[in-house]
Amino acid sequence: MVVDQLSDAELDRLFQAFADTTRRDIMRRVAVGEYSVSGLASLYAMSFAAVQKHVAVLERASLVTKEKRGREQIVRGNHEGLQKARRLLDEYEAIWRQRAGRIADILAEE
Amino acid sequence: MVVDQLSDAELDRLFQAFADTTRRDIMRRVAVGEYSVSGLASLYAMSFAAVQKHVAVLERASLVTKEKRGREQIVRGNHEGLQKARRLLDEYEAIWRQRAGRIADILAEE
DNA sequence: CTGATCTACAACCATTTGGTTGTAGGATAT
DNA sequence: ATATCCTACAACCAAATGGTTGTAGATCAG
Repeated sequence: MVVDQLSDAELDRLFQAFADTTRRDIMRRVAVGEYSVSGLASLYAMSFAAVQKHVAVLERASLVTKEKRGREQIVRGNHEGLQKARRLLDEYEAIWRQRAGRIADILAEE
Repeated sequence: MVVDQLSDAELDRLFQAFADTTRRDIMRRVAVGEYSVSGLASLYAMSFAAVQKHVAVLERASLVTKEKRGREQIVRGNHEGLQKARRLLDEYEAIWRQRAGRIADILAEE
């Protein structure tokens, strides 16, 4: 059963967000601890604005949320987003296994 | 334990490949049955060349293989590629649960 | 042999992407 | 009050993306 239906555009954004090394690294970081945008920016050899854009991409993909705290913006991982991506790949995996099962049946018939 | 190490570039290609509705649809199709490139092309409202490019993207991402049969090129899903993507998301999931565990520990201490 | 089919690939185009610098505004510390 | 820090956002640029059309090489059917 499909629990929640994601639109094509949402899935596009989700996987697009994962398709960049810096963004995957940010995901790993914010899964473990709390980071401000500038805190994240200090970790990479690129401008603050570039990191800011990466965070924005993750945010639009619902993989991350931002919360203002004083003058900082705290970035937090959003578990739901990650689960949605995982669920889709699980679906594909299931389709695959289903076929593998059918092939086994066909071989058994012969 | 990490079974096989994927380079950043490989992961970029993997997720990039999933970040398109047409390509995800192709993946679903070839997971179930056999399709030639032109067979796939007939399914979508775009040129043959466009579909050919999509298949090429999937191929470079190791999500699909092509095999020449007569004048046709048969496209087949590659289970390994799919598993690699899934495995990465599982890793993230694990990192997440680990943190959830730590938080539970911290709460238990208080 | 001829014609139709399937594929590959180049050239082109508009849009998006990933990066930059620069400007401006709100929050903090001294 | 002033200087500093963090953020937002615009403008710009080069490269990649997703699409097109056109050309040409194999393979198959009649």
